[in-house]
Amino acid sequence: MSVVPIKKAPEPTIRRLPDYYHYLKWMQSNGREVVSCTHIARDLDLDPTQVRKDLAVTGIRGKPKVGYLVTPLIESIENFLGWNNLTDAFLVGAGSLGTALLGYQGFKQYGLNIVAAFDKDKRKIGKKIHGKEVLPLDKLPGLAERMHILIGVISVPAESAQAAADVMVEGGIRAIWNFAPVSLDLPEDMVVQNENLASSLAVLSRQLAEAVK
Amino acid sequence: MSVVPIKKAPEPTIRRLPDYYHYLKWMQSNGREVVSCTHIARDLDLDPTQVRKDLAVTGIRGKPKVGYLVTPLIESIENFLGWNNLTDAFLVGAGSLGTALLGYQGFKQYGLNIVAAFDKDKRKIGKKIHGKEVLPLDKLPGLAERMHILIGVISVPAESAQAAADVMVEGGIRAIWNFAPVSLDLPEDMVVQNENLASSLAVLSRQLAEAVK
DNA sequence: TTTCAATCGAGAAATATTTATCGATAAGAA
DNA sequence: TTCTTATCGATAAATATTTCTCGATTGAAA
Ligand SMILES: NC(=O)c1ccc[n+]([C@@H]2O[C@H](COP(=O)([O-])OP(=O)(O)OC[C@H]3O[C@@H](n4cnc5c(N)ncnc54)[C@H](O)[C@@H]3O)[C@@H](O)[C@H]2O)c1
Ligand SMILES: NC(=O)c1ccc[n+]([C@@H]2O[C@H](COP(=O)([O-])OP(=O)(O)OC[C@H]3O[C@@H](n4cnc5c(N)ncnc54)[C@H](O)[C@@H]3O)[C@@H](O)[C@H]2O)c1
Repeated sequence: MSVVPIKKAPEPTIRRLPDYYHYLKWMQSNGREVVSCTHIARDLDLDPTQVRKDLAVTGIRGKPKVGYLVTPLIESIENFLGWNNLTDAFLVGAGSLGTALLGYQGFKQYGLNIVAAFDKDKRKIGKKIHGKEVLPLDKLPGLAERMHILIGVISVPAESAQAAADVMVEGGIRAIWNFAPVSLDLPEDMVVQNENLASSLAVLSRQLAEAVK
Repeated sequence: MSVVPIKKAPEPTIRRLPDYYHYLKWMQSNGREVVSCTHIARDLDLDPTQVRKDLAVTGIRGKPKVGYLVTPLIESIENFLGWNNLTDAFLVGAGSLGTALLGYQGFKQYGLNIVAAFDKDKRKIGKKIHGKEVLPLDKLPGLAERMHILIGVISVPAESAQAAADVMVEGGIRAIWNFAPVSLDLPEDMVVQNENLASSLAVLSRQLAEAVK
């Protein structure tokens, strides 16, 4: 009965969507108006049927013999992922990685707008990093609530991650993007994504071991 | 016929292995000597059977009623992932993200040792970042060959990523960890992992959209 | 207008992955 | 010693995901 039908899509599909999105943006900037699954699949090294199924979850429909219209397809993906309007976010841990994340312009494209950073280091508090203020952690809950912040990014050392998460929960944050290599203990209704660099590295290491064996 | 039997393991399993690894290291540092799948599963919020199957791919065997010995289990995972000895790597793109990666001590734990960085920016070349030299890109192939570097990390802007990859291939590098949001066109026998932050963010965005709908 | 080739969409088949079941084993209690 | 319980390992069942097949549609060429 909702206006935007929330179809549940396989997670692997959702993970591939950004690849299509980048590809399509690039096609668009090249003046391309239509594109078929066959071509996308060839360029992205995927199965054409899979591309078709993946795109279908966003609700788009293609035309036989031609394919999909690039611009509506981009919009369809943006809409599906909620990337059509910016969501403000807070970051905790303005260290090495945190600084890189604060400065990354690319997130805007994905609907993510990190508006402020929080840290416990007195030397960092009050400073600005890439134009964003660094505030003391205890200010987070109040501000998050007041500003209706929904997303929190954690880039503190592993041992402080749970504490950072707790503060976020306190501030009414609903989704956490966690860069620390620990699994967080959170209320049922919280959304979490662990950005686990070690996972990718594990796959890489393993494949390399197999390749050079 | 190989000495180390290369069983092919499901990729999801390999991706979970680092989580067990961290968890076990932590258990170890707490003086824990044995641990069962049941406990691991509870703490990591997984299915006990899955934990058992995952650990089994590394070749370890547990004891009924007790579980697994922590230290041998850690070694078994390290061995399986090739994390028991350091592999040297080169990084291309000493920018914002590259700097964070160069300074990250955690990679050592995963058997990865970034020994030098390469960039095209004259102002960066010759400098040291976190104790690692920044060299001109055209030095990469020769050095990589001479030092038998097998792993390359790409942290240049998307439009330069393919060029960086090509140079790595030229230098005999066999595995690429790519942080740029593009899919690289590489020879068959190259190993690649795209560290796609956008993928995680997509899942997060989507789940958040569903959670607050 | 008719034919042809490219492509879509839907459903079926094949694979991969996760979850459940069950007998065997070991440690500790009775 | 015997009983009980937690756990393992193997196999089976269930579920999820990818890949295949095929009829329908469309635009362009004959
Ligand atoms: N640097 C990388 O390339 C990299 C790569 C993968 C994962 N990570 C993970 O990201 C996290 C951060 O890594 P980093 O290299 O940026 O570390 P870092 O030490 O450079 O930065 C950590 C920051 O968190 C702050 N901090 C510590 N405890 C805090 C607390 N309780 N509340 C608020 N702020 C606190 C510190 O003051 C510091 O500014 C770590 O968990 C690390 O494992 C980093
Ligand atoms: N910063 C982040 O948090 C972040 C997050 C996700 C993904 N990324 C991706 O990582 C990559 C790097 O991001 P960044 O923020 O560090 O960018 P950056 O601009 O800070 O750094 C890029 C570096 O690459 C160098 N470079 C450019 N072209 C080169 C070439 N052809 N050869 C050698 N060096 C070259 C530049 O001199 C610069 O030092 C980008 O592809 C970006 O999309 C970054």
